[in-house]
Amino acid sequence: MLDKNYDGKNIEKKWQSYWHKEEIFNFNLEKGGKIYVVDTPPPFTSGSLHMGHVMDFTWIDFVQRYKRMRGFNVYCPQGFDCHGLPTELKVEHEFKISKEDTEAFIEKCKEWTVQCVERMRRQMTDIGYFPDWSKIYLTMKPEYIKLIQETLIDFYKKGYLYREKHPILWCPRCMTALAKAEVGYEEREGMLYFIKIPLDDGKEHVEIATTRPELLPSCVGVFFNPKDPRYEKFKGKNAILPIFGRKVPILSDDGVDMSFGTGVVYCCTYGDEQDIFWQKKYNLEIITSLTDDGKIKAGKNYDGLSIKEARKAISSELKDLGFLIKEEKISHRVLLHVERGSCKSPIELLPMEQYFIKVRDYKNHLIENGKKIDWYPDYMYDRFYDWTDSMDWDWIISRQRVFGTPVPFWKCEDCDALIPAKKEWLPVDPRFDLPKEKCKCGSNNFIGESDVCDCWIDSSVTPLAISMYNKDEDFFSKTYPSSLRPQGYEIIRTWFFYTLLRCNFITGKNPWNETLIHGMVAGPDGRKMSKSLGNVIEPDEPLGKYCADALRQWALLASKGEDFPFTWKEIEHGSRFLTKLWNVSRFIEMNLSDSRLENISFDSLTISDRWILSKLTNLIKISRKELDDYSFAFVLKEIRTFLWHEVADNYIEIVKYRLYNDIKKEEALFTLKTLLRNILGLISPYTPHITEEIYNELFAYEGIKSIHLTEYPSFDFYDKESFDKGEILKEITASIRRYKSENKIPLNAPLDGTIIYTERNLEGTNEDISQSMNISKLEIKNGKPDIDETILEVVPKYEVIGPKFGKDVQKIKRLLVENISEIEKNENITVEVFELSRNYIERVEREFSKQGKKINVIKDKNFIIEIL
RNA sequence: GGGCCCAUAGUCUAGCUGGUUAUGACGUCGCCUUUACACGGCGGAGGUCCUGAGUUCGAAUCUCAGUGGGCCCA
Repeated sequence: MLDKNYDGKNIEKKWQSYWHKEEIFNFNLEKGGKIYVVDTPPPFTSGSLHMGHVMDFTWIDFVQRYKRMRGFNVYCPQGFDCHGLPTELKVEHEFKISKEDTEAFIEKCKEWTVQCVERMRRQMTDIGYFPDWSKIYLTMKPEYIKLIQETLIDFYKKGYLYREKHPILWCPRCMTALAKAEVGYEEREGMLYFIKIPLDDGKEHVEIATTRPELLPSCVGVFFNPKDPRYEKFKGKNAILPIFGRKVPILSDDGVDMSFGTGVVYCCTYGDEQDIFWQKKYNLEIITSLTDDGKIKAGKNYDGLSIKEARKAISSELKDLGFLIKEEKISHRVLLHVERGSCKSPIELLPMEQYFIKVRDYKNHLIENGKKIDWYPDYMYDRFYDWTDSMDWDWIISRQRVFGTPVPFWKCEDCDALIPAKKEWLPVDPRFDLPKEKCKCGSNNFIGESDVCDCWIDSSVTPLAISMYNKDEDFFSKTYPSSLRPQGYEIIRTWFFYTLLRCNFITGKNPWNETLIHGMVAGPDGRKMSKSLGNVIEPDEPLGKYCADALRQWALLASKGEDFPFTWKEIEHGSRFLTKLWNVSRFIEMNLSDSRLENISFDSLTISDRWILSKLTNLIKISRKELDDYSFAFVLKEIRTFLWHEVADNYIEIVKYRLYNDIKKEEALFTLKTLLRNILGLISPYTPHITEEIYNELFAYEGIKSIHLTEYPSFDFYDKESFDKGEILKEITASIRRYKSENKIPLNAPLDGTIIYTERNLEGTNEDISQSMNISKLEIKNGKPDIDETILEVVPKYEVIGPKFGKDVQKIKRLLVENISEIEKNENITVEVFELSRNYIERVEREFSKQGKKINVIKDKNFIIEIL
C-alpha cells in the first residue's frame, strides 16, 4: 500500500539510482527500430547548473522519455563544453599557476574541469535528467580534439580556412591578449584634439577631432556623415597627413556622429572598434604604429616613446606646425583591462595573424538549408535568416588563450609556409609537438601555433561527435543527422549557425531535422536572472524545499520560444498536484484491494463511467497531437485539470456511493484503474519519479521494469451519447452546488424534492445526481416545465450569421428576438427578405414564475431545475 | 543604428488562422471538517486585453505608428 504521506525526495533518490543501475536509458543500436537522436547542448563546465539549464535539460529529458514511449529507439548522449575563460581565471587566480607554465596550467585546468563535470552530472541526476551516460563526451578529451582538428584541416584543404591579420584586444602592460569578457568601458577624463588636415589640392583643409593624436601615423582614412552638408564638397578627395605626409582618402559613412567634435573623424588601424569596421568595409590599408609593449613605432623620431609620451610629443609638434587648432577637456568611455583589478590599463587593438573560416561564400547555402529544418516555434527561422543574411565578416576562430583546442598548424621558420597537421598525427598540440616530417623547403625549423580555438569551434561539431563520425561508419549512418536540436534562442547565431555551417560543409547534409527553441529564464521579478539584480535562484533551493517532479513541472510550463519567470507559486502548485496524484492513487488502491476485474465488458459500464473514459480518450488524442509539436505546457495543464477536476472532483465524488454500497462497484473500479493507468503513462515524462513509484506499486504485474519503457497511452473508447449526458450531469451538479452556496445551505445538506426539466436525454443519470447531491426525491422530466417564461435575450451565433449577412447582422439579431417563439415552433421562417433559422441561435435566456408565485428555480441553457 | 520577439485582473499566464459571458494559477473574500487528500472541496469579487489610428457587420486576435521590455548583431 502507498504510504499515507507522499515523500518526494526519498522516492526520487530511490528511482534515480534504480535507473542508473538498470541502465534504463542507455541506447542500443542493435535493438533496431526507428532511431531518435537528440543533439543535446554541452553546458560549459562552470561546476553548477542554473535555472536556464534546468529548463533546457528538463525539456530534453521530457523528449527522450516521450519519444521512447512512442516507440522510438532513443539516443540521447550528453557532453560538456570544457574550454573557457572562467576556468583559466580560476586556475590563474585561485590556484596561482602562471599561464607561462603552460603544461602545468593545462593540467590544473583539466583536473578542475573533471571535478566540475562530476558536480554537474550529479545536479542533472537530481532533476531527473537521464541521458545515456555511457556515451558522455568532454570537449577537452583527445578523441574530441582529434575530431575538431580533423574537420579544421578539411576546411583548410578546401580553401575555407585562412590566415590573415586581424586586430585583437591587447593589454600592453600585461603583454597579453584578452577576451571581451576581460575588458570593459569606463568613463575617463581626457582631451579632445582638433587637428587641421590639408587636402592634396594644396588649397583646402578638413578639421578632424580625435582623442588619440598619437595614432596619426596609423591613419588610413578621414570620415564624415553623408547627411552632413558641411563636408559634402570633400567627398572623394584625398587628404595629406601632417608630419607623416601620407595621402589618405576622404570618405562618408553613416557611422559618423555629426555632433561629435567637428563632425569629421579619422580612422586609424586601430583606435577603436569602429575603425575595424571601416577598415573592413572600405578595404583600407592596415598600418601598425604600436608595439606589443605599448611603444610607438612609426618611423620619424617618436619610436620608443610610450603612448602617453607620444600623445604629448605629436600634439605639440602639430601645434608648432600650426595644425593643432585647439584642445578641449572631454569625458569619454575608454576600453580598459578591467578583469585584473590591479591593471586597469587602456586596451589597444593590435593586428595579429589570426585564423578565419570563410562564412560569406557559404551563407546563401545555409539560408536555404536552414529553411529545410522544422523550427519550433517556426518564426525563429526569421531570426536565423536575418543574421545570416546580414553577415559581412568571416568567423575568427583563433583565440589567444591557453586551455583550448590547439590550432593544428605550424609555420616554417625558413620559408614562412603554413603547415597543417596530417590526419594521422592527430590530435596535436603545436605548442609541444613538432611536425613529423620536414617542410617542403627542406627545413626542420618550425614555429608551433600557440593560439587555441574559439569555444564554438569545439561545440559546433556535436552532431558529428555523437554519431561517431569517421570512427564508426555504421553507427554514423544510423545516427546522423540528429532528429532534434534543442536550445535557447540566444545562441541561434552562434551554436546553431556554426553547427549548421560545419556539419553541412563536412557531410553535405543538415545536422538535424528539427530544432526546438526555448526562451530565457527570468527571476521571480520578471527580470533576467542576474547576480547584480540579486534575483538568482539556484536549482538546489527548490529541490531542497520541494522535489524534482515539482521543479520539472515549472520548467515544462514554459511556452516554446517565450521567456519564462521562475516563480515559487508554480513549484508549490506542482507539488500540490503530486500530492493529489498520490492521494487519488491511494484511494484507488485502497478500494481495489481484493477485486478481480477480469471480466468487465464496456457494455456493463454506467453513463458516468463511459463519460469519463470518453474524456480520457480525448485527452490522450490531444496529448499525442500536441506533444508531437513539443507543446509541453498545454498538455501538462490539460492532464492536471483532467486528473484534478474531472476525475478527482467530479468522477470520484459521483462513484463513491457505488463503491461504498456495492452498486456496480466492479465497473467503477475498472474505470478508476483504467483512468489511473493511463494518466500515469501520460504524466510520466513530466513527473518520472512519482509515476515510477505508483506504477511499480500497482502495475508491477505487467512485467515491465519501468513505466518509462512502457508504451505511451493509446486507450481508445468513445461514446458520444454518454459523453454528452455526462457533461450535462456535471453542469447540473455544479449548478446545484452554486444554488446551495448562494442560499447559504451547507453543501452536504439534503434536498427534499427536486425536479429537473430538460429536453436532453438524461436517462441513466438519476442515481448519480441524487446520490452525489444528497437529494432524497429526484424527478427528471422531459420537456418544458409548466411555468411562465419571459424571453430575456436571444444570443445569435455570430460566426454563422456574420459571414452570411455581413452589414445586416444587427438587424438579424433584432428579428431573431422579435420572432423567437415562431422560430422555436417552426425551425425556419421568413421575415421581410430574410430567412431566419433556429441554427442561427446560440442560446435563449428566459425567466420563470409559477402562477405569479416566486419559486426556486435554477436555469441553464440545457435544463431547468425546480427545487421544492 | 539593425533584425526578431513580448506587452492580457494585485502578480504570473493561456487564447491571438477575427465571432457567445476572455483561460488557468497564486493571492484575496465567503462557505463546508462528507471514511484519498484542509498540502482538501465549493462558491464569489477582481480586466481601459500598453497607447493611438486603420481594415471589418464585428478586433485581445489582422495592419500601421508610438511607448516600454527581452535577445542577438552592429
